[in-house]
Amino acid sequence: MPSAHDPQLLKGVLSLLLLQLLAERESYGYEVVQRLHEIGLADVLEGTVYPALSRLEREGRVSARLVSSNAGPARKYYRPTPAGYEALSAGTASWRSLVDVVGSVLNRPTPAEPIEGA
Amino acid sequence: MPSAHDPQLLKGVLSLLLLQLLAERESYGYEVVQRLHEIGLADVLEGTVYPALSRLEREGRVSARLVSSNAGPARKYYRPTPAGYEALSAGTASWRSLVDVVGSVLNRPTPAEPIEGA
DNA sequence: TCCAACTACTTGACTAAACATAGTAGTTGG
DNA sequence: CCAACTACTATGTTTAGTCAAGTAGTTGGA
Repeated sequence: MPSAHDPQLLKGVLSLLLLQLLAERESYGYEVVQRLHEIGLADVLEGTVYPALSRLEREGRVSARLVSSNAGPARKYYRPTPAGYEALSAGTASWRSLVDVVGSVLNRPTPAEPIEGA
Repeated sequence: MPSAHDPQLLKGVLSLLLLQLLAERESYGYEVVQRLHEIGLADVLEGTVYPALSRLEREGRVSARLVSSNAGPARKYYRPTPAGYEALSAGTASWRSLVDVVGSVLNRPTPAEPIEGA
């Protein structure tokens, strides 16, 4: 089970995922965390997602509106701004180019690996 | 030209790339920077690579030896330790699983994109 | 001879972003 | 009335890439 991921690998990608999820459907923090868990990112914490959303709002990439809920405190619904959509497509492109580069390197054979059991 | 990358996206992946490059061939910092540039990571700086190599050494994932050069100051050659090889294969696996997850999300269509020119 | 350019590594301050934990509040149900 | 769930906020820590400066060794030209 490949659950426990390297936190560092998530850096930069998370904001991209958030923009994509919000582009698919307007959503609020608590729900976004659940959607990330469903996707396979089971150990992404609220303490990571809420600050990331605030950051995106501060940067003008998402806009927020408060909606009172009948099942708890008010929810803060986010959706991407035009700048957010631009950031999403630009970020997706640079993510894909990084994946290409890294993949091409990691797929190369490593000659003469040491004897592990020695 | 996909040069200027998001620095955050490199986090965590760089040490993986270094381990892979050193597994392919024993190398020293200055040369590793050049190899990264050839690969397509043109804007990875010396100030990023040298600390990363020191970190890997401190963590016991690479070992170093000084070799005097006839064309400049002594070079510090690095190569992975057994722990480094383990970190390389474990890291490669979690990288691939992240790529799968992120790719599957980013490839989903985003219905009703806003009018950009409005 | 000297100094500019290239090679090669080190160090320290700065910044971004994920993690961890605690705290505040509203709602529901026993 | 309080425990559990929902939902957001705030704060501090850690990791790691960036930037800038500095130290040295070598080579080659003015």
